[in-house]
Amino acid sequence: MAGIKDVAARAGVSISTVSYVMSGKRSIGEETKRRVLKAAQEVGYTPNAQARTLRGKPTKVLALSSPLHNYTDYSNYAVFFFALAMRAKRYGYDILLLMHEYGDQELRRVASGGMVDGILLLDVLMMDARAEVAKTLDVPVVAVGYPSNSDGVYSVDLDFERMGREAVDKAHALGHRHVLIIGNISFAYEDGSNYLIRFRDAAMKRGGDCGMVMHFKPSTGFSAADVNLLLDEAFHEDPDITAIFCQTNAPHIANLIDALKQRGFEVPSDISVMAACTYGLLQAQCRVDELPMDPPSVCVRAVDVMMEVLSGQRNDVGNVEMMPSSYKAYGTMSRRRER
Amino acid sequence: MAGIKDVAARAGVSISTVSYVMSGKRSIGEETKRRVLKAAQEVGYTPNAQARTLRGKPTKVLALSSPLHNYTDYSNYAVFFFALAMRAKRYGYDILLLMHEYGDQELRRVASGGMVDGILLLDVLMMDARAEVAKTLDVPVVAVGYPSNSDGVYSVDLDFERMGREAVDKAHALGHRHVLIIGNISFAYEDGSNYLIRFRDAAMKRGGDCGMVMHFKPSTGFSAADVNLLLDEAFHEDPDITAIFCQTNAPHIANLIDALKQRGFEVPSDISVMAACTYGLLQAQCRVDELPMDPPSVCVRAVDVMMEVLSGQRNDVGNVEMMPSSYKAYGTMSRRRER
DNA sequence: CTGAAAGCGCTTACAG
DNA sequence: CTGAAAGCGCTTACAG
Repeated sequence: MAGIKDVAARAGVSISTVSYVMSGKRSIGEETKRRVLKAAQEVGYTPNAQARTLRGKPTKVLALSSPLHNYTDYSNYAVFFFALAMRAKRYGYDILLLMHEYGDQELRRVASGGMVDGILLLDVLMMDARAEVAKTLDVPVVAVGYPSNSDGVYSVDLDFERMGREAVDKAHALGHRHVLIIGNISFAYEDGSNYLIRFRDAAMKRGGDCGMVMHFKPSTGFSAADVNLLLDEAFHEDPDITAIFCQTNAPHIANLIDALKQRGFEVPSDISVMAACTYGLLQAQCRVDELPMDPPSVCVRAVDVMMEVLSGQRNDVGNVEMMPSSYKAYGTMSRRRER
Repeated sequence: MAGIKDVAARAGVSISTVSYVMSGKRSIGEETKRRVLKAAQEVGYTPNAQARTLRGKPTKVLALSSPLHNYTDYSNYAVFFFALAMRAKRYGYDILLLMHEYGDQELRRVASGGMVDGILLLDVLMMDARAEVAKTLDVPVVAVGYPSNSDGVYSVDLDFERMGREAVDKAHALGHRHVLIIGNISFAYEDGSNYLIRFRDAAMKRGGDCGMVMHFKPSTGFSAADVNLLLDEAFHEDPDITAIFCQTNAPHIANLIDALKQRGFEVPSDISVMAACTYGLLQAQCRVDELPMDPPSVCVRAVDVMMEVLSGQRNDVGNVEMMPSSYKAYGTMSRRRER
């Protein structure tokens, strides 16, 4: 690893001259500049990043805190992941991956250790330990998601509560009065997974307010057997369910529609089905009415917010930015028919 | 950000004493040690990582070079990704994400810049520019995959050529003489995607050696329409095809089986189908005979190799380590029947 | 058992 | 237009 001294020696100048040539912060004689550039080229000089940050320069690295739970859906996850990384790269930032279930030590380590300029949070919980630690760190933290304890971070998220109300209003307008919300894996709610809970709670509340009968059942799994058991229970409790919201994924929803068919229910003539908080359904050939997540836009915005903070353009920690979701209609929601 | 000086001042000792307390490289008086630890605790001291590496300590960061192509399948990809990261974490290493199509500048930047201790390569091409750069870097490079120009890197991969021969031998033993290999997206072969090509070429060669008629058709897409067009072509060229190897993914294979059925071919009675170089089929409810990739084991081994190199246990750059793949039978390959 | 000092590779006032 | 020197926050010989 050639250092600045090697370049200086080879070019016959001082190291400060080399530094200034590289940074362009000083006007340098044409001939000198040429010699330095040539020497740097020849020895393959790359400034040592550690030394630069030790002198107060930014690291140009962002930490990406993405806890992996045993119920984490990799494929879904990767989309957020790559979207953030690609956007960060646009600004010249690299991503330092932080995987850890419930990790907050990690945040302190990389932030206090001076390894990163900022931290991005993924897979945010309602009460997120990381958002708590954020307050004590000297680097900005942007959460892709909206924790209840959001005052130490910048939050960027879809408005899942609004989506919950929108879904219910839609069903209500179509005449549905008994609605089942099929949740994701139950652990996710127990852990406090932010978006699932916000959507569910808002939907349940709105349904109640409109005098509807709302049911919520988290999934035990996504197989046909799991779906069947869940439907057995649900219809036993309330045979009048005519609309189902599903917070899961493409294979599960396919199984759901199969299971309904086996019971003699066609979608949407007998039962209306809507996916919510989902992503990538269409790619998986699953055409269902949907209030989808929009990972790319949310991620892009999150990185942009980070850049605004890092560049000093803003300083309003605790700010929450909600993005809209747009309803995709594929004809699986329809007016309730008497059975 | 509290530094070592703050701790020293608070504890009333010199900074070297603080350093030695933290590292445990010197015996320190009980009372002194206690005071230092207490002070460190109180000010929330985390040693600055940059300063440490400037003094010759390892960064404890590995770069993960994972080019994203427009045909990259995120979900498949993420599995490698996470497997590598999880394993690295076990050894106390963080992962610095490097996304870049055809990036080799990036490798030089992070390696020469002193940001990482080693580099992991994903999505390796037959002639991989990164493997070329590796020779000029002062950090070890481990490729998850086997480039032709493998002499500058450590390679860990499944033995895709062996898999190609195995697939053909299997078909041959079952009486098949006309075989179609349905490839992944054609760009991948044009780019030189290592594993797809090694499998295909080995299979084509073995088939020829055994006097079989081999066909290869890369995919233009994975939709039902794409599959149908491909089959039109293939059966037009050779109506006697009785076995198909498929280097694609679950939705595509489902479409393939549908398309065969529409033509009046049942699997496996009329046509045998095998997936090869695939992953995650079972999770996607796609039960097809398979010579699968095994991302977790390959990734674990790749990180282990990196650790062996970093710890000085080995120094045999250019080494290639092949791992076996095991055939999964689900009954979609059967003895050829006259039609 | 502990401290003063050199030095890692840079950047940037300070001087000329 | 260019150089000598201080200093970022550590680690570790060198001294006592």
